[in-house]
Amino acid sequence: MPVREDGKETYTNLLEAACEVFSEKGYQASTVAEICRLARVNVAAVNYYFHDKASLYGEAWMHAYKNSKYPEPAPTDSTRAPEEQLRTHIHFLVKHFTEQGPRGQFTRLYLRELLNPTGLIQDVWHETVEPRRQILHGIIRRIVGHDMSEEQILFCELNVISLCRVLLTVRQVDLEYLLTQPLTPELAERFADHITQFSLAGIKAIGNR
Amino acid sequence: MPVREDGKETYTNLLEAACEVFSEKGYQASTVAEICRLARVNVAAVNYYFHDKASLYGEAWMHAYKNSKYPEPAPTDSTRAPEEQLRTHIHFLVKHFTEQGPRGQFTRLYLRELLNPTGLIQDVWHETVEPRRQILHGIIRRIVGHDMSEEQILFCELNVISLCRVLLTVRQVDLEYLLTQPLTPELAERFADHITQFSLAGIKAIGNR
Amino acid sequence: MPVREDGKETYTNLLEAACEVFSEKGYQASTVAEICRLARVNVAAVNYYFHDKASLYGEAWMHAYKNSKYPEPAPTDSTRAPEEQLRTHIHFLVKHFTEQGPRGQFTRLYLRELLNPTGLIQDVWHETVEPRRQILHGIIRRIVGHDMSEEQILFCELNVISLCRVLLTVRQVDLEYLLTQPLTPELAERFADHITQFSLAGIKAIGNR
Amino acid sequence: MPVREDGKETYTNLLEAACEVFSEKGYQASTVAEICRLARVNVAAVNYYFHDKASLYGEAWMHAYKNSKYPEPAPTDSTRAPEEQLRTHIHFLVKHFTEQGPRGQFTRLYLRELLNPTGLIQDVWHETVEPRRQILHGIIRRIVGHDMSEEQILFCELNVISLCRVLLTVRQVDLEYLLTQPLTPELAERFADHITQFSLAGIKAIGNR
DNA sequence: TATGAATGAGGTTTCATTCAT
DNA sequence: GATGAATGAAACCTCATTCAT
Repeated sequence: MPVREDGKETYTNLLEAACEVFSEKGYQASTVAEICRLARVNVAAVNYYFHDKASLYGEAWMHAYKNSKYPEPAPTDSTRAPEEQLRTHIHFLVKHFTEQGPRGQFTRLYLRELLNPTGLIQDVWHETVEPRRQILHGIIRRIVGHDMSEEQILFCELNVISLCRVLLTVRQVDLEYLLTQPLTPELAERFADHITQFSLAGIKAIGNR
Repeated sequence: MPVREDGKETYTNLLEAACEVFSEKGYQASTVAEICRLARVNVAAVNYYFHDKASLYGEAWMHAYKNSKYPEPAPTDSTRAPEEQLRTHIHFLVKHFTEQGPRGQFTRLYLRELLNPTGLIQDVWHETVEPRRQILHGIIRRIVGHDMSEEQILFCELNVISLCRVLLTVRQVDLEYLLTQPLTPELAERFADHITQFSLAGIKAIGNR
Repeated sequence: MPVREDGKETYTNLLEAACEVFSEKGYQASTVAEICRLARVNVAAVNYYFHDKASLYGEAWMHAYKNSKYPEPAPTDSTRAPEEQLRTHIHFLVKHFTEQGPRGQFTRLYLRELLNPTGLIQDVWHETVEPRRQILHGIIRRIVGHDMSEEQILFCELNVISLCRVLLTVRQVDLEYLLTQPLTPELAERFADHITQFSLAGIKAIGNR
Repeated sequence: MPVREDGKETYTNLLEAACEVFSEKGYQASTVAEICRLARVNVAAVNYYFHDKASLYGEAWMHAYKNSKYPEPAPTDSTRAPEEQLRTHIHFLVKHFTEQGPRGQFTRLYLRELLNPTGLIQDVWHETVEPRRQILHGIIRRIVGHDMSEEQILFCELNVISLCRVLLTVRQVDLEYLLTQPLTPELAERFADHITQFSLAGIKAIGNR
């Protein structure tokens, strides 16, 4: 029986529990009950603070986003070569993905939303995701050159994201048929290197045709 | 109103309906009731023939696999250049993905399982997926050369599959923030070309380091 | 723990319980749980047979209607004086209203729907209620004469129905402030007489102006 | 955003919001939350000032009653013919019913309580409703004559009220099967005229038998 | 005096599963 | 062999109420 908190403990607990559960299981597979159990809070609290599950998801998304302190780590520093920027961008994503806490949570929520779009965060998509995409878009644009079609750029973006996303799958269940070893930080690091090279070459190839 | 079938019709109907529904919606979002409705069969039949939903999924997977006649279309024809083989392999996957009928179903089930592993088909994974992987594995191996580590080959495999998988996401919902146009066969074709080039360059880059 | 029925016992029980509860409490105040309790049936049975509460209401309405054997008791026998017909019509309504079983249930559902329209039975309204109204309409039309406006006829109809409806209010709660005595059949009878005279004079007055 | 009120503002706001919401939706369909939202007051205030929803209803009833300044507008002016008084009474009721503000609220609460008695205002019924009834009672008594039984008078009263009540039903939902036009003031006026004639004739008929 | 926070009870609906024939 | 009937568990949501300050 949880004690009655004085401040906004319940609100915060709920939000953090939601981030945790949603980022681990996805929207559909998560239950309000589980989130509340983790938050040590009554189920009705969801209604009290967030009206319903869908809104809780949206708020959790924003909460994770705000705490993820995203913009700084991968700025478009135009003095650096775009190849180097791509590398930073990918490593940033991969590193954060495996992280505990809000930064990892947002990255997982983000990749998950791209995997299985819920359509519930359309209104904050622009605010939260578009910046990421713009950075990546800029990097790719600089690599492929200015006379490449937008469609090809989009495909490249999707590819890069998609490659990072592999982590989600790998991590999700202990799938002996995919990867025989657990996802250690070292493995993630090697994987990030791999993706970087792979993507870079891929993008360049698209640029050269 | 179809006449009551005798013999194994019920069993087969159920299996085919399961393939259809599971491949369209994924395991979680599919309901036994919907499958049975499509199969024009009583819900109890699932339990009778397959014990439960999870087993039905496994059987449906096998059923789709058997009918997909996969191996032939993309054999490892060692007389052709591996680059050409990769191209064929990717186009094969993309083309089948959008196809009606069992071939498309298995491809969709396959990509879906890679997206959101259910962990329910571990026992048949080897039998069904390994052949595909071996082909792709061989192709990649021939491109990167024989002194490349297995891990790098695996990463490449995951990458290629992952790129094809993008289709699932794109197709799933009509998300204005992902793709502004519907997934026409022509778009899919362009996408397959894109992936081919991208992957090929990516793999080669891995091979050259 | 209810035994598993062989026939359509559950379906019928549910329907009859729904008629009973809905006709006594109205749609909103009735709960699925209570209906199922009365029917000695699991709550999920509502979904199994009727999909949801609203549909159950519609089906209950039709069930009560069909069993109410309405059309015969108050036919438009054009050989009788309309005054006499009005009397029959009103007594019919009042008598049925206080009756146990489906006939009374439908009358109560009917008056209740006129009191507090749910909007859930629009599609069967024509089939079930329109005949009643047509009869009453015809009777009133014959009393007021043919050059009276439709609006006035409608008002008269509403008035007559409304007078009968008083019963619902009176019966609903034991309102010492409305009626000091319980609603016995004798009182109902006297009330029906009263309404008949009242209405008849009212209608005639409208006709004469 | 209004400034926080001090003193009895909260209490009054709550009461007025309650009048508004209860008179529009009825007791059951109204929620404490909605009332408090309208009053810009915390939900706990209901409990604090009124103990519970039921008591709030009772207090709201009294509040609306006090502000309705009912008795004066339709006094038993014995110098006028009772027929004329009945006409005034009915028009008064109908007119107030469609009125914004406390007068309309009480009339709506009143007719609503007669439609769907909650049984919650038994203790104030005498104080609030009895005066209205006494006036109407007196009017009817003067029309029917002094040797008519009380029961018949009561029936007549119920009838007149009941006829006025039709408005509530008509107003509630836009039911094409009841009335094809919206309840404009003009229609209400015509309806009041209709009821007056109808009732008057009805009452006289009762008196003459 | 007043309220922000929180909850418990109960509502409807969904769905995989099972019973009995 | 097959199914119609029925259910239990659990999901999400609502809402009047109460706790602690």
